[in-house]
Amino acid sequence: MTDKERIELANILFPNIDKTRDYYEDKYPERDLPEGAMVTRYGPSPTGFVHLGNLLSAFADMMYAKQSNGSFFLRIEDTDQKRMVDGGIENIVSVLHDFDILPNEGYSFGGEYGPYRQSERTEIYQTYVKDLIVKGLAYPCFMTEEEIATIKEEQEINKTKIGIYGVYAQDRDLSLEEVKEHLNNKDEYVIRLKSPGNPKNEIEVVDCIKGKLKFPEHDVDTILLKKDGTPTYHFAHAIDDHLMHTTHVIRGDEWVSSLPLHIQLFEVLGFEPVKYAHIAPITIKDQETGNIRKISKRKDPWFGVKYYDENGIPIEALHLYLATITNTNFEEWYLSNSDKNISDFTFSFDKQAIGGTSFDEAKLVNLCKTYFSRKSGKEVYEETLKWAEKHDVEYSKLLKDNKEDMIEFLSIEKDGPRPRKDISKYSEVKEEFSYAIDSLFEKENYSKNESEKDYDIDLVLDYVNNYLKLDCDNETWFNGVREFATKNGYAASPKEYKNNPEDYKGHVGDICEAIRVMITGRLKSPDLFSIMKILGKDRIQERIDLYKNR
RNA sequence: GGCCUGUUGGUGAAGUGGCUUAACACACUGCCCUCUCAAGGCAGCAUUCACGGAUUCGAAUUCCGUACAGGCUACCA
Repeated sequence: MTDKERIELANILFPNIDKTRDYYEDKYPERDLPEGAMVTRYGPSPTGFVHLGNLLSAFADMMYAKQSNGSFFLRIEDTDQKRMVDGGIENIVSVLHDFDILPNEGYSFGGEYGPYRQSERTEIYQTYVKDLIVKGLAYPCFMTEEEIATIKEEQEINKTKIGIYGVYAQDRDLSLEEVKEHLNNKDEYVIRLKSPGNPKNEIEVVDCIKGKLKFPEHDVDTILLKKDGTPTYHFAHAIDDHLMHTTHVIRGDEWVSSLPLHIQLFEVLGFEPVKYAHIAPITIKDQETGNIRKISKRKDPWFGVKYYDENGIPIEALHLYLATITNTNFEEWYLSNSDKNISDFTFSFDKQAIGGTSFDEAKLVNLCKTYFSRKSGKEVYEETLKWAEKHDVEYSKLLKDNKEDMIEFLSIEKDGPRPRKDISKYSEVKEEFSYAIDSLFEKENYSKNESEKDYDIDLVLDYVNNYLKLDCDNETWFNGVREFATKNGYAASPKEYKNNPEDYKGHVGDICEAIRVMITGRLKSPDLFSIMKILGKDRIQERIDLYKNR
């Protein structure tokens, strides 16, 4: 076809496209951002389903953009209406809010580079395709599904690469007359790229995470526009990320094999190439087969994002976990900087794992414990209350009624360099601190007491009534208990008792145990003295009564 | 079938030719501290980096082959 014929063809194919490339290039100018700023994007399809892997890449998008004073936007990739699920897009947006992974730009977040929904950008894609046709870099292809299927079969038998390329690209060089004839017959067509690649050439691509990657040059005449006029993912990616001035495409690993195509698309379109960072998928070792597999919705509760909310895993703790996956050196840094948080850390692509990352539940739990240990009693109280209001209304009322007490209990052994690490989820607070609220304690009482022993109530009463002092420090208090123990024939320390067990009835620890069981209903608890101090003498006596009448 | 990627303890992993008798963290086990627990301290937990070969004075690190795993090979993204 001559230049003139191609212009005619472009106008026949896209009579309604009256804008030019330049129009859009001017409309979406270079961003005014500081040197080194990264522009990233999260591009979900509208199925509405968000899983941990999606969250991980969105998290990375957000962190890299934030730390470089760039921009992170949300783009809805809804070029395929079949994937559309009712309420899907709203769900994506609300999940992003719930997980505090918020774009600063994009669909429902505003911004200058929209529309941020691909189904509203058809005109833009078609403008660029029209230009490609004028330049002879794309062409309408009228091949039917049957024809393509036949070719595929043949290729399978011949064990050659599958696809429409080279000799198989039958409509590559149709004359204008032939195209017109097809059009007159109302034959359906797609627009294909006239791929300039030669697979004998090797191209090298540098991935920010994976490093140097080598591929044969791409030579398949990939579909740019489907027969309904909407773009394929590949084409939309090239156009959008160019026009939206994305600097770094951070996406799942499954896209690396499309890299030669994407690079070629940018070249053909005359766009400045973007940088790619391909994230390894989150995997799990299957208990049954022992094989590594992707996390599955059905088998792994961790897959779905609802899990975290329902079980009371703090969002920030999940962020912590995502951060440890994102950069392998994050965890060590976080553990050795107890006064810092995620935003103080600088993420970098070369500290990102190349292979698949296996989901480690124990690690998440541990991270949660560390998270809680670094929060003050008041903070833990407030967050737990918020969670309970959503998931355990009854408990949330109790929390409100016992605010002061609760905060004090949650603050026990929180100061100092080694804060307690006993809670990993909001949902554990109720059980872990069941003795903190009188009404709860009265109800549950001693049902959870694992001890078979029958404690000497009179001895404890004697101690509480005649010896217990609460207006002193821990050491003074414990010396008092020791004294009391000695007076009653108990050893002052477990060691003494161990050396001469026949000389004593028991040791201080036994007395503490008796008190502990009576006032907390359990064998294990945080610092006894702190608990008694918060409870006060009257409530201690009430609980001993309760124990007596159990 | 073709193309691409990965493979270091129970787990996440550090490691980019000699400083590695393979870091660190989680888990587990034991001991210590201690009124219980949590925390903390100490110690143990891969004689070896999927396997085979090559290069080299020297390889977990480079190259080739094999196995295994994952991805792509759609008018899905």
